[in-house]
Amino acid sequence: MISACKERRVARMAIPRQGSAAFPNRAAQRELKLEALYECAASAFTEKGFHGTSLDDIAAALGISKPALYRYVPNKQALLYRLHCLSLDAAEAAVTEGEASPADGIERLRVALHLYIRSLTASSSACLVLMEEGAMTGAENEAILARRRAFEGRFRKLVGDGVADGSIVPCDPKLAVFSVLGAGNWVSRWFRSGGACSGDDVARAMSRQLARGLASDPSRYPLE
Amino acid sequence: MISACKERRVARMAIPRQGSAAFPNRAAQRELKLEALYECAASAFTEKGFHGTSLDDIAAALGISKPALYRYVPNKQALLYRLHCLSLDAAEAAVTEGEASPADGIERLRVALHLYIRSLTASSSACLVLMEEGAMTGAENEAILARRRAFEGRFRKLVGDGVADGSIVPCDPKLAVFSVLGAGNWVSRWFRSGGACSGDDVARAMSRQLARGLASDPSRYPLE
DNA sequence: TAACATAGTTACCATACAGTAACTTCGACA
DNA sequence: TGTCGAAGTTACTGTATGGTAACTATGTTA
Repeated sequence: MISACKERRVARMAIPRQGSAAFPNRAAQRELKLEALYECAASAFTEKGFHGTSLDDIAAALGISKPALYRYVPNKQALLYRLHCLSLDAAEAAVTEGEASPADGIERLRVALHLYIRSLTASSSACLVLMEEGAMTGAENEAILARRRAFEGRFRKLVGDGVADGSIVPCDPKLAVFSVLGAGNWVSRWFRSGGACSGDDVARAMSRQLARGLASDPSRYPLE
Repeated sequence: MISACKERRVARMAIPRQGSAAFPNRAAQRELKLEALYECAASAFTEKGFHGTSLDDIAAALGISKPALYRYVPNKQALLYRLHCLSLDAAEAAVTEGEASPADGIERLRVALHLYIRSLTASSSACLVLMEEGAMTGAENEAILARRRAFEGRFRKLVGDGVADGSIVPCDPKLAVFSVLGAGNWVSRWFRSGGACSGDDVARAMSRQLARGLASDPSRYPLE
């Protein structure tokens, strides 16, 4: 029986059948269990590190035995890779939406940052950004690193745009982006849903504060 | 023979004797080797994670065999604990100096941040802040967590002081500190000495940018 | 130079863990 | 109800690794 990390049970029979029709909803069940597995693995990796987390740990948290995991994932490395991909999907979606925002550079940057930070608070799977990157090897590692570099490059471009249109004070885009993304990435280290602040509260406050640090006109971003 | 990580050799005979007197400088040699060991272990842990780094790895990097390590460190856990302590020593020294600065809140905060970031760029051992905290257990873990909490508390106090004296815009000190320290901590993830920016350059630029985000009068902190 | 402590070595043990093989249980459908 | 594939289990293997035992080499001091 496979069940979710926290409380949500995803047991064999516990999942409501799709409609009442006798239909092959096994695929849907499988999907739900996969999600539970990813969420569980991601939070374990984030908490104890990739090498510090055994497949037995993950299996136990899900309420199944280790070999059962291998019905969902080919091996531990591939699991990590998949999680990194999910994480990057969310990150890229955030920056894409920021880029599309009809505003000047600083505001597009702030929107991207806001959405990025919110995505980090939304799901353990999205937090893998800060996992030991060295845990991955070979071509998959290269692929992840390349995507992350591209992601950062798009943020740098937003900063460059802002400097060009005068909404951001002249600065080194590389350092500026390391700062704001670093602050954002760190969120996954301390944020726990259910605390005093919602993920959206955090994303709002932090993106404003960080934008303020770069804006030519900081008064656009009062903190309270 | 024990040697340093990068190039610096700290071999049995390679260390210049203290003066020419035939004196027991073994203690000094031991000290040097310990430093090399800490530096090496810290960078390995930072790069590959605590569990991802074997004692054989560290020993090989130092040019000795694994059992030789046990002449310097009682066990792997204790090594990690020691590194965390060194890291916190540097961090606390930074905030202490910031607090002592004769200026208003925002400037004291900026100074503390500057020194903190510079300490992170100065030594691998100082970068352990962001290591998997879950790798430590029991009382030692509690001790480290308590020190880190106290460290963050002192930064919050600096923010509170700044709000009180009007140099910092009203804000949630908790979030504000998570932001600036997060940005700072992230430095150890990407900074490599010998690159385009010196540690001091990075610390200067980032501390200004981050202070700017909180200052009531951001024009005090132009970025270039 | 003899003796001793320090630094280091090789060989080894016990355990943890990623991954596999072979078997069982369950649910969907004819 | 009988059959088949999917989901899951127990039992196992090989390797990596933290840590120890026993031994060797070396520099310092009496």
